[in-house]
Amino acid sequence: MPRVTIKEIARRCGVSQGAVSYALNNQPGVSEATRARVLKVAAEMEWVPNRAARQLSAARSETFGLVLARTAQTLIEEPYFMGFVGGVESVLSEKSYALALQVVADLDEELATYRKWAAERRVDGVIVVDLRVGDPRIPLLRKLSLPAVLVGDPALADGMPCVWTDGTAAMNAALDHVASLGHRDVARVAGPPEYGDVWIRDRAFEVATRRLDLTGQVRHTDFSAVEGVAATRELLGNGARPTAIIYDNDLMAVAGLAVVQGQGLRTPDDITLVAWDDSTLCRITHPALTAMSHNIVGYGAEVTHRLLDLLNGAQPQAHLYSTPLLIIRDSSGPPPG
Amino acid sequence: MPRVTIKEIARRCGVSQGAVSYALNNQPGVSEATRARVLKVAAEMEWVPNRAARQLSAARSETFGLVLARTAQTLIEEPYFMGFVGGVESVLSEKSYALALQVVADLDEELATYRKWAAERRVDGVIVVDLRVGDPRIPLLRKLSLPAVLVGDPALADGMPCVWTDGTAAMNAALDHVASLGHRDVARVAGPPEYGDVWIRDRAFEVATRRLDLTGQVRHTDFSAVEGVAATRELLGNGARPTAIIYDNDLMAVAGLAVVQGQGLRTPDDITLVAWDDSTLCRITHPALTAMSHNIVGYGAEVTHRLLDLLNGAQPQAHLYSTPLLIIRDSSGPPPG
DNA sequence: CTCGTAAGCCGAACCGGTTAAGTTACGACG
DNA sequence: CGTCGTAACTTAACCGGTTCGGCTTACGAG
Repeated sequence: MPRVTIKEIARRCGVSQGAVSYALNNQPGVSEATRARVLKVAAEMEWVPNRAARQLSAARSETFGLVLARTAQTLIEEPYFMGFVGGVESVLSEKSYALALQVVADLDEELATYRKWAAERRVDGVIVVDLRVGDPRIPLLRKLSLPAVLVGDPALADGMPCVWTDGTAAMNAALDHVASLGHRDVARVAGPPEYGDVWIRDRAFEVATRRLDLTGQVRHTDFSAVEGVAATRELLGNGARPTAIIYDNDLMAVAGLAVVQGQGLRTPDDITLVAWDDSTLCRITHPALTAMSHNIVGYGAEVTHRLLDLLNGAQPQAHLYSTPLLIIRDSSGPPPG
Repeated sequence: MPRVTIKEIARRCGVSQGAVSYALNNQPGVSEATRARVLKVAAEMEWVPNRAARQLSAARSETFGLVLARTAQTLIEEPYFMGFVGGVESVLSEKSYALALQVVADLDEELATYRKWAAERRVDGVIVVDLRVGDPRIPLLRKLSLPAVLVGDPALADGMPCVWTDGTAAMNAALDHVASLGHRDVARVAGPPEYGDVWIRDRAFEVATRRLDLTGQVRHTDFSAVEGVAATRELLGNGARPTAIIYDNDLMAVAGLAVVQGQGLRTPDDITLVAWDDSTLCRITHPALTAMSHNIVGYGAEVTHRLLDLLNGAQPQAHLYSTPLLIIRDSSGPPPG
């Protein structure tokens, strides 16, 4: 089967290649009659634009880039990413944009990927996740003039366009909840402190515990189940055992629940557990976990829309997507005694 | 910063564009001295090939396609996919191939995607997952002459190149395990019967229960936690309550465990549970779940290697990746009484 | 009737590579 | 010493679109 090109359509319609191009791209320069004829013939012949050719001449790739600097293990464990990618995809596919997804080991490789993409003209723009404190990607993207939308708090985005959720408000809501149940000793099992979101929540935790006059302690982890288990063990064996633990993701919360149960403790009778990043995981445990819920799929979609807007000339700005909602389930209750 | 092209390198080296192309692609037609000089200059100027141009002239896109016909919800819930994608990526990125990932709603959209990709010359080959019984994608891919590697049993691949794991052997191992513990009444909470893997396991379950002289019953689901819960409830409320349940993925097994615990039953004392598709999920529940483990990341990598081989002219063939291994944990034990 | 203008279309350059075919220079061989 | 073969390049066509300058033609104003 011979591939259908614009040249062939031009021949059949008895017009020039250029005219066909104008007609197909809805641009002025051809009469409505001609346009209609061209469109009809193109449809009949099942013409599909050749991406490479278009990209080469128009200097647009119609592709967005997304780099995930996480281990394969983390990607598997955390439902977060696949949901986010799904959301991005849902928007892109309807605009018939493509997604270049790259999984790399660390931040340096991520930087190298941006360099390469910029040089290759591989992508029209990128979505940047896992924003850090003093993120080195920001100056690089500026230097490369690679359009980007960051996923994270404006306080970390240094004026670049970003989409964020209000982590501070969320932390306040979580602590208000446990405080109102009567808890005085609260622990936080956090992710790595270099992650922007974690940093924001660390600060919010500190401020809110002081405001509510609670005793707060923090354990930093790498977000993995293993370290979630270790942190929970430490907290339970601790002299100053907390009566409530707030985890920084759902995986560690589920892992923590298993530790609690393994030690013969009951939730929420003996200890209250709260998860972040709500997912099915939190719903299917027994008891079901109280969790801070965001709509990850929607988040991915929102970010993608912002990037499209940006390429269409919109002003770069910070955009608040939504504030996470605390879903109260069975793992939180009054402290013992 | 002006983009560096082959033309510019040619000018600096005082040779023609064509010679530079030969040199850079390690092809005969230039002396070693010239080649070295060209490579040196190219490196100095930080030349990166323009993908679109290369693709247009060489008629290779250096991109593989992967379509996932699942709901966003499933993708989030099942760790399987992200792991598989990670494995694919790990191979592609070192060959500097790209991955075109498309998430669609159903099989028809998946077929449409292949048609589009073939017309656009968007991908050099595709990886096909979730093989069905009498899969309509097989004839389409043949018709489009789109190179493909199927993920699934040769019995379903109709002679197309495929990579598979031995589901029958795995099911035998699982049933041997529960039978040797003394169980006589075994249930299987399966995925949708149109999925090839499920079909294979359904048959294996039937044959093995007969061989071991067990009473077997099967409930089909859509792989979701919700239906896993429903199926488990049904089985527990059943007159012929089984003493062991084998689930078709990890998610449903975890959900099933919650149901069991919610009804005040104990695992494995009252009922034995076995999961498929081992993941962190199975390890962090309490008790930890006995599970059929595969290396999903490695599986993705293997499939990708086969597709690369295929494009390099290898004979299409079925390739057994590995047989899943039963990891015995705390959720399986002798039946009560 | 003439001229200006603009819509509609053509031809060709261009994007940045790949590659078939043609050209030289040089060494081997009869 | 003429001929032939081959290594090392050059030239130019080509991939399939986009885009821009310029050529026709029709039409309205003066």
